[in-house]
Amino acid sequence: MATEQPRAFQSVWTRPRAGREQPALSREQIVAEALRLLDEEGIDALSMRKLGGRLGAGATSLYRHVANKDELIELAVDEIYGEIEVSASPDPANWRTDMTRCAHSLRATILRHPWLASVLGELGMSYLGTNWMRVSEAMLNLLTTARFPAAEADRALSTLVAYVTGMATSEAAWLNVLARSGQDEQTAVERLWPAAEEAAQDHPLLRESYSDQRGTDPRAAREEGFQYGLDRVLDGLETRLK
Amino acid sequence: MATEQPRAFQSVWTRPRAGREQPALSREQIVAEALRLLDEEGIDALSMRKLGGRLGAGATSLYRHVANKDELIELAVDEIYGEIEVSASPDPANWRTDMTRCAHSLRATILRHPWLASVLGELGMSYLGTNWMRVSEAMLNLLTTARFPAAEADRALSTLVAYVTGMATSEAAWLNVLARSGQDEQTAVERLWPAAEEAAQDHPLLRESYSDQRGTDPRAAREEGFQYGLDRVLDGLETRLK
DNA sequence: GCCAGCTGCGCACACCGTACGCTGGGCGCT
DNA sequence: AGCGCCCAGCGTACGGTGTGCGCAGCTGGC
Repeated sequence: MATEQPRAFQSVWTRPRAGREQPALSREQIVAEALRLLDEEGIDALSMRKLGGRLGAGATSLYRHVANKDELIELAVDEIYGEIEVSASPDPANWRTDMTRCAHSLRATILRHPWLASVLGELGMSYLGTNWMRVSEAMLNLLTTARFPAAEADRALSTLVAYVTGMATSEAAWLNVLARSGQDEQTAVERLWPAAEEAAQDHPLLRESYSDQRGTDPRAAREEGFQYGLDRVLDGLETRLK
Repeated sequence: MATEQPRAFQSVWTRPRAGREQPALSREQIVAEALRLLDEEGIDALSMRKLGGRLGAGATSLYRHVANKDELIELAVDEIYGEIEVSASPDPANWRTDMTRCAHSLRATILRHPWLASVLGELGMSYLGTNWMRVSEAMLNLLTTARFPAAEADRALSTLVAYVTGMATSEAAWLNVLARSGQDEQTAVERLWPAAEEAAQDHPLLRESYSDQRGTDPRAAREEGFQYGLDRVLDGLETRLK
């Protein structure tokens, strides 16, 4: 801090305090603040400078704790995976409801942090993150105790995960669009309507499907659509049981 | 090309030719070149300057034909969707094989252009692109002629699409990692092995699943895994038929 | 022959990720 | 007690990025 600006009246009050006034700067702190920034303003707003600023630090200070921006994001993502709940009920016969709850938890987590959608495709799944491994192991356990053929449990798992992430990703992308436009979901749908109708002009089935959904609560429709697909996937998996 | 340096000796030979020597610059041309660049070097390599350079034009010239980079990407994505084949066999009873072929075509398209994965999450699905609409309509047609309950066909469609994109996205992300590291898939897996094994130390089921896959051809395993999940999803959908 | 309109371009701005080398405080050793 | 090392944090700088703006020159219509 010894560098001198043309600052006029340097005094005890303007001069930075000696010593580390904050508990310094830690990887956990950085990731936590990054998450706050991401949740508030989305993926585009995350820059090393802004993040450093929020922590009362310079941009390049962060590099002492994190190799680069990509690694920071990887850490943030796995931190989020920590929010996913996988609870196994005592009776393995309840595997369907367990899996259902788990799938909803995964979806809800993604929708709570829609910026995830933008990075999942560049990251795969950061398969080796500790929190994700915890989730996979728990779900794998759920499936095997439900007497899923041992060699199949992992494939069943990735089937379900693919469905949930695929669905939630496209929902999250839509939420991102909403957030950027600042509109309410209901009114955004209404505004998109004419464009959609025109685009679907030569496609009778699509047009009918659209007009059937007109007026329904879009959020509820998303939820119901998710549940429908989830039920189908679980139906499909169930055929392999026993 | 016609671009001018700080020229010393202006002459007929250095002076830009009169008239448009190229068919100028069109949106189609721009999108086509963008696709070439994306396929060759991935999403990070796509910059307006580089793209302009490849077309013998300045970066900002592109903005005459495209509103901004995001719109350009949207166009590129829908262009890619044009590669998806949806063929309906004459007999509606074959809906499963039709859907299977279609799902494989979608997956193959994504894997042929792995940069798609990075972008799908920010785009949703660019639902209104003409090519995507063509694909949806065709698949919807396939499902309804297979006697799917009319109100359900669209939900069935999005279930299947969610599964396929979810699966293919995570595969594509892996392919992106591979491409960046320049390694062969087989050797990359082998190199990742120790890290994976250590990360899975406290997770017996994961560890077993890993070691079961050791030595198998990873590419074939991906294909088989995809087919497995696809069969399950179709099983699940089939329960709703009739 | 002239004029309008449009295309492409150069420049500029604000911002990005991050390599590098300095500084100054805290800690452990002598 | 004194010294020296280590290392967190910072300032600066470099080579990029997307894109707004206003100019120049060609082209087609009169």
